[in-house]
Amino acid sequence: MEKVVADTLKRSQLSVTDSRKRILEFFHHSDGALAHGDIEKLSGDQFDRVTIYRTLQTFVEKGIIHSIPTADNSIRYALCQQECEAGHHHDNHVHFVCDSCGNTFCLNHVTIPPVQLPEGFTSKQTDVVVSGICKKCGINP
Amino acid sequence: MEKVVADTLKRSQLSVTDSRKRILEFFHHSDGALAHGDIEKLSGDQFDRVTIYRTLQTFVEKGIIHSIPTADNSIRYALCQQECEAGHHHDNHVHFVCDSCGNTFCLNHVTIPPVQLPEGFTSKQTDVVVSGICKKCGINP
DNA sequence: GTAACTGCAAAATATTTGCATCCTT
DNA sequence: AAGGATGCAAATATTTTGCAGTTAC
Repeated sequence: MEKVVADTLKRSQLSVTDSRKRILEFFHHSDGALAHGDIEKLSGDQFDRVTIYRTLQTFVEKGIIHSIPTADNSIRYALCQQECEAGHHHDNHVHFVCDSCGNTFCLNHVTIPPVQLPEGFTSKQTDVVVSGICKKCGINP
Repeated sequence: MEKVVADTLKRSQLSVTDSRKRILEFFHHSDGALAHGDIEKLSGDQFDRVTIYRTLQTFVEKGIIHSIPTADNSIRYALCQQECEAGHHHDNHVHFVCDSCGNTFCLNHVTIPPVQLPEGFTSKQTDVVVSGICKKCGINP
């Protein structure tokens, strides 16, 4: 894991620092998406709030993570698939937000159905966010 | 217009006040979704920041407007269709965010395609946000 | 050694809450 | 008249910025 994480950072031409490694590991270990606050808790105040902001921003710019649209104001992030280049994120999977446990997941194997836009509109990216009850909460409500 | 707006408020059992009427009119006159900041600008500081927060929150609770998920942290709101009941918002149209002008539109006539979820997941609502270039910006870039 | 990254302090912004006053019903 | 809504002040929370010290390469 240590190595995978370091490689990802190197591939994006980022210095391999402690906080970046730790934060990236959180994403690898998490089964869902993470918000800024989640990372703060996970880190146990090991590094500065500001470092988390800057690290997340850097990761998004480099295409390592992507932000997930949510109807409430919480911004959540999840790992990108391999194909994302810096600044050109193409995310074609569905996001699922569980109303019960609040977790957000990337459903990597559910592809986005095509959307028929009105005349004159051009589509660059389509985000689909499904909310409901996730597998875990369906079993233990 | 005056009357339509007042009726909407009455139907939701809300007192018909000045700020509520004004804010609701903004939504009727706008061709896109509005963020808190947009309303502040439109009102020309006529009413308090706090009133806008509270009014928007009330409108969402009553099902008059709905919030639109966005990948950045800006929360935008748009008018609901008639069928929305308080607390039980069912929004089955596509949202479009223009990368050029930044406007957000409800594409009321584009229906959401069905999404095939993995075993064990239950869907309650599906939001689709398409980003790209809108009709207006496609003509005058 | 140098450029990049982090932590701290502080500023700028955004959001929430309590309470007194005013307005709608 | 009574209950709800607004405005103001202030408390909280969130995000950004500048700069000095530290670390990766």
